[in-house]
Amino acid sequence: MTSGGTTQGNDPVTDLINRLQLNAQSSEPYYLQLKRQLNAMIEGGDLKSGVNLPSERTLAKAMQISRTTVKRCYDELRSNRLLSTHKRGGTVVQTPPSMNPTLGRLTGFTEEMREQGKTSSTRELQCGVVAERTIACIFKRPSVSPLLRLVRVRMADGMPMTREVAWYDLTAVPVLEDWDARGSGYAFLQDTCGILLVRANQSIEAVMSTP
Amino acid sequence: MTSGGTTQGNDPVTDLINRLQLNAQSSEPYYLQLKRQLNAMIEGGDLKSGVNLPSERTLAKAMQISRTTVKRCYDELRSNRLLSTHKRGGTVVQTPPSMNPTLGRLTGFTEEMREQGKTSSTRELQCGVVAERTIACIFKRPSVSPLLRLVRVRMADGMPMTREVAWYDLTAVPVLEDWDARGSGYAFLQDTCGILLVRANQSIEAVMSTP
DNA sequence: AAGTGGTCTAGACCACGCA
DNA sequence: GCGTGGTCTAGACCACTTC
Repeated sequence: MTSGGTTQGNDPVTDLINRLQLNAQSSEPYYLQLKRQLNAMIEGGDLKSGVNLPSERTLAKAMQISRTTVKRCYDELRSNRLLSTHKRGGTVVQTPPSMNPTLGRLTGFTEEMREQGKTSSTRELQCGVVAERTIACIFKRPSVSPLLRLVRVRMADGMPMTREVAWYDLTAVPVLEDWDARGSGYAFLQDTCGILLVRANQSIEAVMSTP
Repeated sequence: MTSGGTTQGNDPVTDLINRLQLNAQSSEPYYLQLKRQLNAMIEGGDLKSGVNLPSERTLAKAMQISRTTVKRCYDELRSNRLLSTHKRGGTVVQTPPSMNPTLGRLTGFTEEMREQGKTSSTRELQCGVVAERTIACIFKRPSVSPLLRLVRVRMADGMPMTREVAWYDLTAVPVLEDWDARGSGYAFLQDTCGILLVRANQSIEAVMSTP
C-alpha cells in the first residue's frame, strides 16, 4: 500500500485528475471547463478545505494542456477565494462553502474601495449583543438567540457612502460564541465577515430593515 | 492639422503612450505598473469615459513588451469595470468615477454569483414610492422627498442569501424622476444601481434598518 | 479585408519556502 | 537543492465586428 509504485488508484491527486474532463469540441474554453468542474467539486464538498491540488505543472501535463491555461483557471479560483497558494506547498483548497468556521473571505468594502483608488474608513455607531425575535426568525433560530447588532457608517474618501445595520447570528458562528469579551471579535467580523454595500456616489442608500 | 503625417504630437493615443512609463528595475510587475498608471489616469479624469485605448498589440509594441502582458493589465482593468471591450472597436474607458449620469456600473449580485458558478435569482417582496422622514434625512433631503422603497430577497442556487430593503432617493436620480409609471424603472434600478450584499452562506444577515 | 480581443502554446527566468 | 507559483515572451489560431 504505502510503497505502491506506478498505478495506485487511491492517490487523491490522481483520483482528482481522473475525474477532470476536457472537451475539445466544446466552445467553452479549457480554463473555464476546468474552473467549472473544480468549482463544483469544492462547492459540492468533494474537495474539502485544506486539500492540496496538483501543481500547475502537474495538472497541465496530465490534462495535456499548457501550464498557462491551468494557471488561468487556478488564478480565477484564487480570486474567488476558493484556492490559496502556499509557495512551496502548492495550491490548496481554501473555503468550502458550507463548513469552514472561518467563513468564506469576502470582498470587503475596504478592498473594493482601494481597487477604485479610494481610501475607505468606517465609523462604528453602535455595537451590542441583543435578542430580536423578528431577526432571529429570519435566521430560523429560536427567538431568544443571541444576535450581534452592529451599526456603522462606511466612507470613501471621507464621504459617507452607506450606513449599515448588520445582524450576525452568533449561534451560527462558533468562533464568535464567546464574543461577549468584545474587541477582537469586532475586528474579525469586519475583516472576514465583511459586508459589502456597493453603490454609486449619488445619494442612493442601501438599507435592510427589520421585517 | 487634419492631414498630419508622421510626428503629430496631438494624437491622443500617442500622447497616452508617451505618458506611460515602465521601470524594468522595479520589483513591481509590468502589468501592475501599467494598471496603476492607467487607473490613475482614469480616476483622475485624464482618460474620460468613451476614450479609446490603444489596442493590445499597439500598446505592446509601443512599450516593447508582450501583448500578453498588456492584455493582463487590460483584463484586470476590465474586471474592475474601468474598461470595456468592443470587438473591432477596441478597448474603451468605461466608468469615470465621479461624473457619469448613468452611475458607475457596479458588481451585481447576479454577476458575482455567476462567477462563483451559482445561479442567482431575486424575489421582490415590496416596491413602492413613499416619503420617510428619517431616510430622507440620511440623504440630506427635505422630509417629503419621494423615496423608492424596494424589498427583495436574493437567492443563489435557490437558497435565500440576503433580504434587502433598499431606499432610493428619487430626486437624486434624474433618470428616475418620472418613475411613477413603474416597471422599466425597476429594471433600471436593478441593473445599473444594483446593490451588492455579499456574504457567506451561513446565516449571517446584512441589515440596514431605519434609524 | 483588416483589425480587434479571446484563447492557447511551449517555452523561459525569478523569488520563495520547504526539506 | 528543488518544486512551487509569479511573471513574461513570441508566436499562433479563432470569432467577431467594422470598414
